[in-house]
Amino acid sequence: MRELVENLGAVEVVAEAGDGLEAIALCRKHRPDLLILDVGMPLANGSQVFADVRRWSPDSKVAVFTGFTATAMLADWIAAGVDGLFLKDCSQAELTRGIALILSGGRYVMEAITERLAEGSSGPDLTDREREVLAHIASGLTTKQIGEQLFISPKTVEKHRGALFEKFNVTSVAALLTAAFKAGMLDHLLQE
Amino acid sequence: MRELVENLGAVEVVAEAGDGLEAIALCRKHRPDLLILDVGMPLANGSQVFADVRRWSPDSKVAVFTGFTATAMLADWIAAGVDGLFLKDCSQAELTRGIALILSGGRYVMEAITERLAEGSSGPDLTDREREVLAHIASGLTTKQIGEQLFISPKTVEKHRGALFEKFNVTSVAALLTAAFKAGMLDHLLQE
DNA sequence: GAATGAATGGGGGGAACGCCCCATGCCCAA
DNA sequence: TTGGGCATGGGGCGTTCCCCCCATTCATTC
Repeated sequence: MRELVENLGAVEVVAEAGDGLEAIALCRKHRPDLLILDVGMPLANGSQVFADVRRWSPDSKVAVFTGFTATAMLADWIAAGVDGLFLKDCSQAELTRGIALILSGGRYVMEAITERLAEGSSGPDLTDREREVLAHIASGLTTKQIGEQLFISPKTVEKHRGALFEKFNVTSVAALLTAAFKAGMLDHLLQE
Repeated sequence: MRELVENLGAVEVVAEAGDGLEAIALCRKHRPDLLILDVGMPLANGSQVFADVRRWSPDSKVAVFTGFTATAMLADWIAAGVDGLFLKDCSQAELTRGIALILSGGRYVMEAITERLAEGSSGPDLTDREREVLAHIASGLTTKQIGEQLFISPKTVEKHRGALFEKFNVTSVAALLTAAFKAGMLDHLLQE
């Protein structure tokens, strides 16, 4: 992504952060016209960093780079109000066009993203907690272990898992995972 | 796929089968120069149909169309000795080129397939039975149900599942499925 | 204030899993 | 002949699942 940014031309890189917390701190200090947020870097807790950046540097535009292609996650970014949204395999040309539009006051969502969103998420709407539990299930943790990770009771994990079963119309973890992968809700796990 | 084939030009369609068994029968009758085998159609039991076609019409070239992108399955087709291998999203131009090469005595594997195989299968080698059990696990069946489907004991299903756990270095069905999806071994379930 | 959704957490129990042990037969290569 | 891989199948047992029942609090909306 660095190469893509460096090849933008009329853009001066004023700072580069190693993690999300550093990104927030550097934004407060420099108040850049544009923050390019790679949500794959450490401590870049999704829209939390974005919310903090919005608070401390409200005039900074924020363009998000993500590897996650799950439609639910992409829709969340747009709903959060980011100024730009790109996938990591974005072409130089499209990035250049998009950044120019963002800097001139507009918003730009990568074409592949709008297409994917237009196809619609084939998966059901999930609550934040359900999404979290699903991710942990997919990582292979037991209900007990998920409870420990999320600081909730295994009973609560069971309740969320049951809700996932209902929403996906399945009755087992195996069927749930297959349905979730099918719906593109776990695409981030398919990437390196 | 029919449209792709019809647009090939200098090719006469002598018969069209509705399933794998019919394809074998029609090959025996017509002994065509080329059979285009859509392994997605009914009773097209993978390389079994191919093996039968080879037996009954050895001079017929066989080009396989598949939606399955798992590298292990693609490698199996090539190892089986098919004359051509294409994915269902093959372009007209590439298909035309490939078929011409096949008819002139050569072999053609779609470029996207060779690229994918060059990347290497990130998954472990599985036996035929393991692959079958994995597919059934992914479809959400219980061990008992899988045994019923495959006409084997649930204990044997457990044994195969345990072997899958070892090969993927996991200890649960959830982790197994995620690893298998990641390795592209269940890609066929991600397609419509 | 009431209703609803989300998140939380408990008991209970039958079913299923996951892994240990035990074992056989077939096929093929050394 | 031996050994290994594959496929097969059993007992036993602790753990986990899955689903039923019960329940609370908080925030939001009407």
